[in-house]
Amino acid sequence: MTMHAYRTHNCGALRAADAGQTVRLSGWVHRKRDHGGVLFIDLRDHFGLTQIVVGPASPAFETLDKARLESVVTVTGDVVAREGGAVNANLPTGDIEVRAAAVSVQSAATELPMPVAGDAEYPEEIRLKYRYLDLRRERLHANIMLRSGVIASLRQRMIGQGFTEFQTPILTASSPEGARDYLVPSRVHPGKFYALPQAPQMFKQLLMVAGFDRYFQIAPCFRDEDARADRSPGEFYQLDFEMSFVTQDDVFAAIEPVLAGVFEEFAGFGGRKPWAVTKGAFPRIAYADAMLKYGSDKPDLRNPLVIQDVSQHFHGSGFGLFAKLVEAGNVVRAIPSPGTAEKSRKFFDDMNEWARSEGHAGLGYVTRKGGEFGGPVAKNHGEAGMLAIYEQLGLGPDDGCFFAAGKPGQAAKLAGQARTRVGQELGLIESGVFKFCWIVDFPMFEYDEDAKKIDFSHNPFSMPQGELAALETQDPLTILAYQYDIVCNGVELSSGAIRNHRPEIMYKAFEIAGYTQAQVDENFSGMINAFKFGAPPHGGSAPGVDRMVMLIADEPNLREVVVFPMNQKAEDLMMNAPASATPKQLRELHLRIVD
RNA sequence: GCGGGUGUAGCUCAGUUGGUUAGAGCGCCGGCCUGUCACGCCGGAGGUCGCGGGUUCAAGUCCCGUCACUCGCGCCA
Repeated sequence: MTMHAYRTHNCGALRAADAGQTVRLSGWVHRKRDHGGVLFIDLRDHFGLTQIVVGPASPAFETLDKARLESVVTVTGDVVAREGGAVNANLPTGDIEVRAAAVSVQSAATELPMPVAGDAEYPEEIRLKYRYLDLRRERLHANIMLRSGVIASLRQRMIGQGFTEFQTPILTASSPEGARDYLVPSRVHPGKFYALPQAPQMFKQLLMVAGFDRYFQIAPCFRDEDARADRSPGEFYQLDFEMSFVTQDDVFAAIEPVLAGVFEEFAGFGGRKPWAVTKGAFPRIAYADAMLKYGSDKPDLRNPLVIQDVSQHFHGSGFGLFAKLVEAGNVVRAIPSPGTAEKSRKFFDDMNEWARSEGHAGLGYVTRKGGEFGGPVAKNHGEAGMLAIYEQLGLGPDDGCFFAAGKPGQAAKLAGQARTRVGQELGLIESGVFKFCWIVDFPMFEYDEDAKKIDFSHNPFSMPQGELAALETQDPLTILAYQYDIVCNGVELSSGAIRNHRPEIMYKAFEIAGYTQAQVDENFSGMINAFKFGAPPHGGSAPGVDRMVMLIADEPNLREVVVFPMNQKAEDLMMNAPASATPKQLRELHLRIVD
């Protein structure tokens, strides 16, 4: 009987019952422990670690002794049961070891720029340049496997919900999202460019017009915008989906079990105690409520603190600053700071300092200990007034409170940031849980202060609530859209909408935002035309795959869940992209580099 | 484009008020070791203190500029 050239088992397979077999394993030299007379090697592959042991009498000794870490070797030998203290309970293969009788080096490794064994931190630059080494390491390897599992699960669940997967073009025209496009010059058409899709928005809507009923795609999206920790530069993936003949409720009902199901499936990732996932229908929070209660359109519901408006308390207040502000039409928002009786004055002053460093005018505060109020706001506003505020907030004798004052938008933003910070400082953020919610009822339009005109606040292709009648009769700034976001633990996973599939409503909506029918026809002729030949009411959304995996893996940065990520400046340090083009390429593309 | 943080050995970091020859752990190289599993022990190599300028008798340390990385703002479904 001849043996397989490389392996009879993988490095995670052998157990006590295999003792006595002659086996062949291939993998990377993970660690070496050299005892002079006896050499131990942890041999690693995708599946696990197996201890190889070799003594000086073995012909394999010298080769293994010389092999550098991360060299790839093939070892042939007998499986031997480990006795007593030699058993390693931390390793699935820890009951056995393989006595190497023969070894061959498949690929010798040179000195490494970063180690694979261990979990030491390494600089981003080195990790990205030697991504294939970083990917061998346990944590990243597991994250990437998780990503693959999440995507497979999403596909299966979407198909189970009656969705069909389609591929849409990568070389296409600019779509109506507002980001900068990546342009690809055309060789055949001098001076003309393709755009990489920011999202397959138009295509998926056209698939609904084409009658396919339910579309999805693990869709690559390209946006030439600067990166964030939770926003990859250049490219990212969305679970893009769209459904025909649906209301907003139908969209929610279709996607909630998919997301909750995937999060539940991987809730115990990495051997942790499984995280709890929102049960049943996700809570729905109106945009206006979210801005008031959480100061954000992506609230982290793990934080129990809720902001309240306390403006009316400060009309004619002895605290002149707030009195003047509210009388000028501004607002005061209160952020509870429960159980801070024993916190030093410094805690409150530091919060105020932080607010200033974030570019706000400041963060007011009230301290309270044993029912006694403290701080400048309380002193001037008076005890009776403070008691009224505390009654509204439901705060007790040992609870403090912060105040954010200003224009509604600014105050909400500051209050939201303060809510997050207070929650973190006081350790109030619940751990080990995924809390989903929908943000609904986004405004259709907003007033653009810079352009001094009304503009779409989000996607112009959303259906306004009240449809044509609302556009014709309502104050545009009060019109809501069937537009919604999915949020999990303060991370915006996606936005979506019931689309506006009726040309006359679209023309009217664009007219309000200052565009003529001719301009709409010129810019969006493909979709408008399609809607003139019978379009089903439809809607959908597009949850970000990278962000889902990041949440499930509990990683703070997208680079930990993307197999070959770019750095913050949208460079691929391993492939050296972007790179210069040759003069020949430029000539063919009719391009000249100007600066 | 703007702001914060970081930058000392291959890596992680220490380095006091500005003061002698800049240190430790890991890694690397050499030696020893027959039961380790983050093996252990001994020895060694390895430094433009990111770069440039300035202040000073003296700068890793203070000042100015600049670069790199990173986090955030702007931007961004």
